[in-house]
Formats: sequence, C-alpha cells, structure tokens
Amino acid sequence: MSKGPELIITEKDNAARRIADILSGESAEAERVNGVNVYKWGGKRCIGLSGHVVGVDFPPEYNDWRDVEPVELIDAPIDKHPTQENIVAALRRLSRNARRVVIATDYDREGELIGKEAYELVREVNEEVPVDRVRFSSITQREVTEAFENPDELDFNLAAAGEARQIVDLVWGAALTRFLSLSARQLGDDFISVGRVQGPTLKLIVDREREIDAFDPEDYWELFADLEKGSESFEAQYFYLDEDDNEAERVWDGDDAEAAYETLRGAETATVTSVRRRTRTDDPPAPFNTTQFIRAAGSIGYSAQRAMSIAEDLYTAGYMTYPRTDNTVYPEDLDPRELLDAFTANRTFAEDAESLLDQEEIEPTAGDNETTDHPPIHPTGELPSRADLTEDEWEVYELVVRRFFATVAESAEWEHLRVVADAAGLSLKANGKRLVKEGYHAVYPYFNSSESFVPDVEEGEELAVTDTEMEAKQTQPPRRYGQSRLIETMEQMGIGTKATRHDVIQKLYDRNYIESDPPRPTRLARAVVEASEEFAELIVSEEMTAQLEEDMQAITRGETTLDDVTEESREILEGVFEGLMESGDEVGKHLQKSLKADKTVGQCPESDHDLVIRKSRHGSYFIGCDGYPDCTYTLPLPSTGKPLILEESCEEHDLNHVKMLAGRKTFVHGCPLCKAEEADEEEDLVIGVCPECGDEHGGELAIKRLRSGSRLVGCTRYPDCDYSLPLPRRGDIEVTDEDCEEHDLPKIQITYEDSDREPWDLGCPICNYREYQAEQVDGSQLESVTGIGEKTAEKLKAAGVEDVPSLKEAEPDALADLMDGVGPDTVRKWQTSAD
DNA sequence: GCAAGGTC
Repeated sequence: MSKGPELIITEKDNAARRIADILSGESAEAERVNGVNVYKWGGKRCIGLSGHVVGVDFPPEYNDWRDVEPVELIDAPIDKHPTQENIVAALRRLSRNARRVVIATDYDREGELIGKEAYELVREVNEEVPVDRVRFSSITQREVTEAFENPDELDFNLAAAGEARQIVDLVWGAALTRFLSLSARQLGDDFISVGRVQGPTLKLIVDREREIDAFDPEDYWELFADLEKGSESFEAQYFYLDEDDNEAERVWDGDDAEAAYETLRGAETATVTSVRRRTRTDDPPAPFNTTQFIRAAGSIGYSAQRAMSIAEDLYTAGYMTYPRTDNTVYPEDLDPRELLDAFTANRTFAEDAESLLDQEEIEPTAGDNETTDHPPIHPTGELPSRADLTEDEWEVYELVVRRFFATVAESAEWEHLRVVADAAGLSLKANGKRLVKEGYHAVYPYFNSSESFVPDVEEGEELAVTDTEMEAKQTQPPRRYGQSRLIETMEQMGIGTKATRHDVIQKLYDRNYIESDPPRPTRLARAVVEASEEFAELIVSEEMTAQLEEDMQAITRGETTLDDVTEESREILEGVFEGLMESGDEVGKHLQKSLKADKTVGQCPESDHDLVIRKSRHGSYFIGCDGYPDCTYTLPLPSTGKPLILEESCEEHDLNHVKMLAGRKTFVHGCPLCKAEEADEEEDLVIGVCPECGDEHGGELAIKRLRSGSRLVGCTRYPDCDYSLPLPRRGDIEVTDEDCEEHDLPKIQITYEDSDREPWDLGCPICNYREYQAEQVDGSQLESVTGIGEKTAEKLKAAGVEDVPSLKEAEPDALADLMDGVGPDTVRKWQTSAD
C-alpha cells in the first residue's frame, strides 16, 4: 500500500482553495508545484485545474489549410493533447504516488468531462489508484463535507456526451470554416468562420436586418387633450373601438384623424364616464444569473464583455460569487440576515441593510432555474472599500449588492387610476400610477419607478378641455438587438452557455460580421448567412443544438453512444459538402463581392475603379483606389479609431460618410473628400517662431488643418522641419491676445459651438504638450503592453519583472513558474506585443 | 490560423 497523498482535483484554483479550507479547518497551506497552486494539509493535496487542460484537435499533418481539402476533415482522426502544460505536469507529478484521487470538478456536464480528462491523465501515470467523484451544488461547509463523506463514481456516459459535442463542433466548425475561407481566398487573419453557436446568432442579427430593410412604414395619427380639474391638469389620449372591440389609439386614415381633431377642438368640456382604481403588487426581481446580470449591467451602460470582465475581477478578489451561472435560486445555506449584517458596517450600504434587517420575515425571491453547479450571483460577506475598486468596478459591485438587497426586500405596490371621459362624443383615456409602497425600489434604483399623475375624479364629473393636439406618426421597423437582448435570445434558443454567449458576440465583431453597438451586420455577414442557408442550413439553425442536446441526453442515459452520434453527424456533413463543393466558385465570388462592398466608399474621381478603405503597413487606415497601382489616388483618414462606412453619402462627391469608432472618442469624420478639400482651402495661421529652426532658417509656427481632418501647430517649413504640437480634434480653435511669456506664443482657447460644453483654456501649445507628455504612461511601464492590466503588472513586479525591458529579457518558462495562472505562451505573447 | 466549452 502506497503511502502517497490523497489528491483532490477541482475545476479551478479558487474552488481548490476554498475546499481545502473547509476540509482542513483552514489549516491548509499553499505550495507551488510547477508554478501551480497546491493546497496541502495532513496527507492531502488539493489542486485546481483551469477548466479543460486538454483540447481536441486534428493531428498536425492537417494543419495546412491549402494542403488539405476541407472535406477530408470530416473523417480525419482527432487527438487530445494537453493545452495547459504546467497544470498537466503538476497533476502527473502529484498522482504518480497518490493513494487515492477524488474528482471534485463542477457539478454539470462539462465538469464531468473535465473530471474525466483529469482521470485519464491520472491513469497515464498510475494504473492502480482508486478514483472517486464527489458532487456538491455550492462550496459550503455542509455540502462539501457531506459530499466527501459519500463519494460516488465518475459518470462516463455524461462525460461522453460532452465529448460528442466537442467532436461535432470541431468537425463541422473546422470543415465549414476552412471551406468558406478557401473559397473566398481569405486565409490570413480575416478568415471566414461558422459554427453551431455563432451561426444561428449571426442569422438572428441578419434576419432582423432583413426585416428592417423590408419594412414599409405606415402613417398614422394620435390625438391628445389636456384635461383640467380645478388647478390640476393631466393628459388624456383619444381612443376608439376597433373591429374586434379592442381599444385602439392609432388612427390610420388622415381624413378620419382630421375630422376627429376638429370635433375634439370644438369641445370645451369632457364628462368622466368611468373611473377604475386598482392596486398592483410589484414583486422584487429574482436573484441574478449571468444573463440577467449582463442585462442589468447593460442598462447602466456596460457592454456584455466589459460587465463579465469586471465581474470576473470582483469574483477573483473575493467580493462576489462565481459570475458564470444559470441558477436563480439561492442555496439553502445562504442566510440572508447574516449576509445583510455584513453590510451594516459599510457607509454606502448600512442604512439600506439595516432597514432590510428590520423586516419581520425575510424570504428571498427565487427564479425558475435551479442548477447544481454554482449559486446565483450575489455579494460575499467580504466587502471592498471604495478605494480598492475602480469607479466602474464599484458601480458593478453596487449593482450586485443592491440586487441581493432587492431579492430580500418587500414587494412594492402601485395604485393605478384609469379615467375615461367623453368629449363631444369622443372617448379619452388617461392612466395614472402612483407608487404607494416603495418596497424593493428603495434599495434597488435600477428599475424605472416614475409615476404619472391623474387627479382623483368621479364619474359624471365635468372637466375642462384646455389644449388639444394631433401628432402625425409612422410605424417603426423592429429594433435591432442590443447585446443583452441578443444574449437573452440566445439563452431562450438554447444556444451557447452562460460562460460563452458574450464571447460569441465578441467573436462576431472580431470576424467583421457585425459593427457598432447595437450591432449591425456587414455585407459579409449577410453573404455568410445566405451561403449557409443555401448549402449548410443546419449550421445557422438553432435546430442543430436542439438535436445535439437530445443526442447528448441519450448518451447520458446510455441509450446511444458517442460513436453512433458522431458518426451520424459526420454523414450529414458529408451530404452538406456534396452540394457545397459543386457551388464552391459561386459561393466564393459572392463572399468576395460582399467583402469588397464592406470596404467601398464610392467611385474614384480619377479612374473607373472603386475607392476602398485600406490599412497601411503601420496599421493606420486610409482610402485608396482599388485600381492601384494603375491609379494611385488616396484620401487620408483620421489616425484615431477604426473606420465605419455610414449609409449616408455626400451629395457633392457621392462618397459614403465615414465614422471613426474609438470607444468613447468615437466621432463622425464625414465625407473624406470634403474634409480633404476643406483642409486644402484653409490657410495656415502663423502664430510665432519655430523653436526648432526659426533662428537658423526663419521657420514659423502655424495652426494647420491636415487633409485627414486633424489639426496641429506645425512649422511652415514642413517637410524640411517636422516640428509639431498636437491640437484637440473637436471644438473651434481661438487665438487669444494673451501670450505665453516663456515661449512667446499666443494662448489658445477651444470653444464648442455645437454643444453646451464649457470653453477650455488650452493655453500655450508648448506648455500644453509638455503637461500632456508628463501625464502619459511611460512606455517602459508594464501596463503599456497589450494584455497586461494593473493587477497583472503587480504580479509581474512581485515576480521580479519591473519594466518592459526586463519583461523582454525574461525566460518564458521560468517566469511562468513564478506567476499564478500564467503559462509560458502568455509570456511569449506579451513579449511579442511589447516589440 | 478553424468550433465551443471550460478558465484567467
């Protein structure tokens, strides 16, 4: 009998630490094995994976897209290989002499598969060791202890169901993605992808755009009257009964509307014909799952991606529970009073927490979905101080805290008052609502709780008609999906998971399928959906997931096998490829045409070619002639942001307007040719002597407008002297009478004619630039490297890497060993992006 | 370099 340790394997480091704490009574100590945290107490070790540590893929000989016909991928072998080398190595080391292994991954299908992957890694180095599986719904003292007292076995059928999904997704996704990319000759970074989840999501967006395109607006009219009781006035709306005896407010005929309006205008009084009062209970919302959290964060201005990234940080820091969950029912062990109590010491929350604790009974709300993997999102009892968090983090944290508050608060109550009155034979109605009991709204201000006023009136009462109005309106096309509506709809359709839906949307942006927010599909997206609808309908249909889900459940129940399911799926894909390969050229041409349309702004003024948006070798955008090198016509674009071609076009030049997407600094550039012409016409305004070449060559400093639209202070001897100082992009530049004593230049003021922004005293352009430079992040700082945030920079410093030069010199494997959750590949990525 | 699913 081996005397080695008992090894517990969890899905992530965080879970490993908490489970070790519970089982050891907080006596576990952390040690590092191959750069991975291992928690150790008595004869036990607990290690956390990082989700899947092995991945499925085709063997390397299938890597070259050009060498392998996409159709060959259907029957190509599939390998499993470690993707997290350091974790796999640590796991092997610890299991070699283990006396027992316990799999404690998440309690769901993917968790079972991750557990089975760990099991196989263990078996590679230890054929004998007994392997158990424990399952618990939340990491609490009671559940974890109970689970470890009653160990179970791995469910290999459940894991096989997950494997079937991996294989089907890989084969369909890779084969079709390669086919489309090859047919359109898009092989670099701009390949054309499809998949079981991104396909239907993209189709959702494209279908909505088709509805919008096909929409034919209809005119209608609405009539209103202001009614007055004493000094109290309120608005009422005209309505009539339609053919089905339903109340209707929209008048579809212009003459009818005009006639009704004339009648209404002639009325001096209206008689109240009915008054109805009702109280309505407004129950507090259910606990947050991922989707509802994203939705709420969206309503206060966070993109899905950003909301999840902040949630992840708050979770890692220990302030809230796991952000990826479908569960909307709090676990039994959650004691609301105890949790509320933790907030009574905090300045922001104390008052609300105490008022909630004053309630006699606390019964948290519950949603429809109770799952076994994680609890709903709620704050932990550990509170950050405001200074620990950025403003955004605090805002999201407060949302999570307040949502928890809401779920343990009382219902609100509304009083609805509906008044119907008759004015010269026409019916008018008004709906008032008053919040008579604030309830959960007092602690959760994110829902609209505005009231609308209608005074107390009685049947038969006469009211004065003081003002009448007729509004001409048009029916509106359906609205585009916003990111959170999209995620909600994906959830309803059953595609993607809580952890991936927001990533899928990001992927659509990355592939140039959608742009802007709310997302709009590009021509390329339409072409991809059209081609798929014609030849591979399943890949853009939610049915594929529904069918796969059924198959997976059958595998879980032991009614069918992984091999049968994947074989059948491969046969269907063979059929798809028969049609696809016949029409490959046609599909490719259509995709290429759409790709070009996405880049085209109009006709070149100097040749018969199109003007298209191009990217220079330095990564900046410009407009160039598609006939290059025969025609070398170009127009510049601003240096900030990514260009988006707008529908609107210039009347004079017939070129589409361009918008520059740059987050909060997004702006409309307009017609690129107009901009260039404006700059050419504008004369430079001399304001002083060039400090670089003034003495020697007599160069002068002038305010200049470039053809790209940007403005600067530059030397009149350009390009012989390239001395320049930046000026802001927006606002009007005004030269004041006041001079800077140090540099002998006039001070500059920026005014904003088209907005109510206060004028800004920029001052002397040289002084201003010096200040600006001083504020900029020093280029040698770690945070200037893509992918390194504040926290990672801190960790790097703790590992002895102080700045960018020392990061570049570091040996990836050695550095990864010192860093928590960072692999050598990540280090290499940092190093390349630092160059 | 392809997917989708974990996780960081």
